[in-house]
Amino acid sequence: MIFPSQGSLSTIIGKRKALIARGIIEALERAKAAGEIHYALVPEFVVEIPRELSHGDFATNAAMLLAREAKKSPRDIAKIILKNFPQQILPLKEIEIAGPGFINFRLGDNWLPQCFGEILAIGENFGCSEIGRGKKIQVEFVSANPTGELHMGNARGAAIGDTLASLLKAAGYLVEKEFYINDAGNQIEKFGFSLEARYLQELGEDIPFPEDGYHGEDILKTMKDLIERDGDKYKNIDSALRRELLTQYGLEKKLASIRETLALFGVEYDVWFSEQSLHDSGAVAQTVKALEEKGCVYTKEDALWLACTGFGEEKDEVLVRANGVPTYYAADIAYHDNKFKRGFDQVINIWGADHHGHVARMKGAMEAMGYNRDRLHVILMQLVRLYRGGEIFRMSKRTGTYITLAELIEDVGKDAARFFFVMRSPDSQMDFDLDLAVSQSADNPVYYVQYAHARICSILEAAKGEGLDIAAINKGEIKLNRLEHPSELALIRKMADFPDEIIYSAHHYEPHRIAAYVQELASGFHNFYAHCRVLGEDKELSLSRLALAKMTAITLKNGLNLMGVNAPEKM
RNA sequence: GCGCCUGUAGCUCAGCUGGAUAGAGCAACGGACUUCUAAUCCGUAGGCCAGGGGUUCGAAUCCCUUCAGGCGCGCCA
Repeated sequence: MIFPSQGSLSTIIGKRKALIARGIIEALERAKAAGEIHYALVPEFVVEIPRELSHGDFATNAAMLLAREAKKSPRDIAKIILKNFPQQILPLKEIEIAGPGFINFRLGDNWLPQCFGEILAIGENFGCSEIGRGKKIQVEFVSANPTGELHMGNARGAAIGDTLASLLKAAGYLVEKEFYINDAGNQIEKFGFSLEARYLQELGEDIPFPEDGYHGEDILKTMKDLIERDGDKYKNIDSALRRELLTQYGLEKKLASIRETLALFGVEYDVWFSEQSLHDSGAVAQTVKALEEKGCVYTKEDALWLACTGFGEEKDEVLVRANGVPTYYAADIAYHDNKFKRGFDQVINIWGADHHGHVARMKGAMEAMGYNRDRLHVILMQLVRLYRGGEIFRMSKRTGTYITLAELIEDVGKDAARFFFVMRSPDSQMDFDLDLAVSQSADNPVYYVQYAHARICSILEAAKGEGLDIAAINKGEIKLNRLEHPSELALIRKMADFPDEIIYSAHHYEPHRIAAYVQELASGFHNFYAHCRVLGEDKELSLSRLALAKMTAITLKNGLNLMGVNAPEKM
């Protein structure tokens, strides 16, 4: 019995936790058989690394959780566990009962250097695991309307989604990243009218711009480009045809621009999926028909409704409007049906908080379609609020005043921007101070982490002239027990936790944890650097420390890369 | 009115599957470069975890409630 919080059997820390957990369970079973304690089932206790060093290497709360059922004090139960604990299960130096009933385990003195040996043997791929082997997960994110530029909300989604996908991949899942192109529906119509108005205005016609159109400068620029290329060849044709041609051109341009900007942001997709294709292929109609056949729909006021209330939702929703046009909702159901038909075990969507009303509807619709609603998971990000000059800077597509992702990348840089977005939990509303981001970007924690990496690279470079047998590191022929300084041991401990950290972050869909992790690891290294000189007279020690530094660099790099952040060798 | 998110140090935020003395960065203050990058390190100070009630051995964490902020509640997407 291994609980999720105990990590993976296959990881360095995870397997030690698992051994201790097994020992505790054995001890309890043994005590139960001997009549020393009474309980039905072993509770879901945790084995964790205590924050406080004096609390040992690992600690468990098992005794406290059993107290009520076993009708004994936690400390008495701890005594019983301790007495029956199979000591041969792993090399222990000490077990003690502490506080209200914690059991603290202290492993042999050299366990951390041993961990380091195991890490060293893994090398470049350190951090990856096979937990998710055989499971297919799709992460869909950004999916911005192709009618304008990417804004801060899209940027946050891009950073979170891309990092989450990387984490899942590192945990062994088969991952596909997807961008859903909303190239159908009302906003495309509006897009067409906006393009047409700008086009004709630019050609000297005095016509009004649609009030609810897209006022952005980019629309005008797109049309100027078209005029430069094709002149006024669309001026004197049928309006509907003109809008169709202009829309087609505009969509292509916008998508290309979105794709390019995301690439600059380090985001590459596996699939770009068109909403229009669902209409063209008849998939939307088929989905509506399928729901009809399942008896989940009814007609009211000439519209076709999905009886969502039957699936625990607040109210029913329209699938097909009275005018016969299917809603976005109907298309989205068809889209998600398509996702599951592609064989994904789990589908993750990253949406802005303003879409939260859509979450329950979609899950309900999935249930109506016969899928387990939990196979769809939606991460809602709270909105990004921009500050400039100490005031809230409103993003508005209507007025065209917004900061684009492209501008952000130019001002702040990809690395800092991505780190900044990933750092925050999606749940927290984010205040993005543009002045601060631009003027004081050196304060961004990303540089702290990158600096640690660059420092190590500098040491590795310097080591070349020291006559050290660097090849011995790769062969695992270094003296592990020379690593004994508290800062060295703390660094190893932090590093050893990396694979479990990835698994945890992946399983809980919490990419921000990895940002915190790399900061802590960098801190561990800087502390080690301040206390221990790597290159020195003692060649054996130098080599051991060099190996530690090198492995730290690999871990930092792997961690940063998960976030799409570079690990520079020089700064 | 109903629903979702948030409220933790001066500021920005972690911690929330209940655990030991609530953490980090920035800002403040005091120290550390003749040596592998000082974009660093070490130390000090800073908290009724929004308020109130409950659950229990134990609550920042779970439940109820009040207050404050954000976002939703379309035959928009």
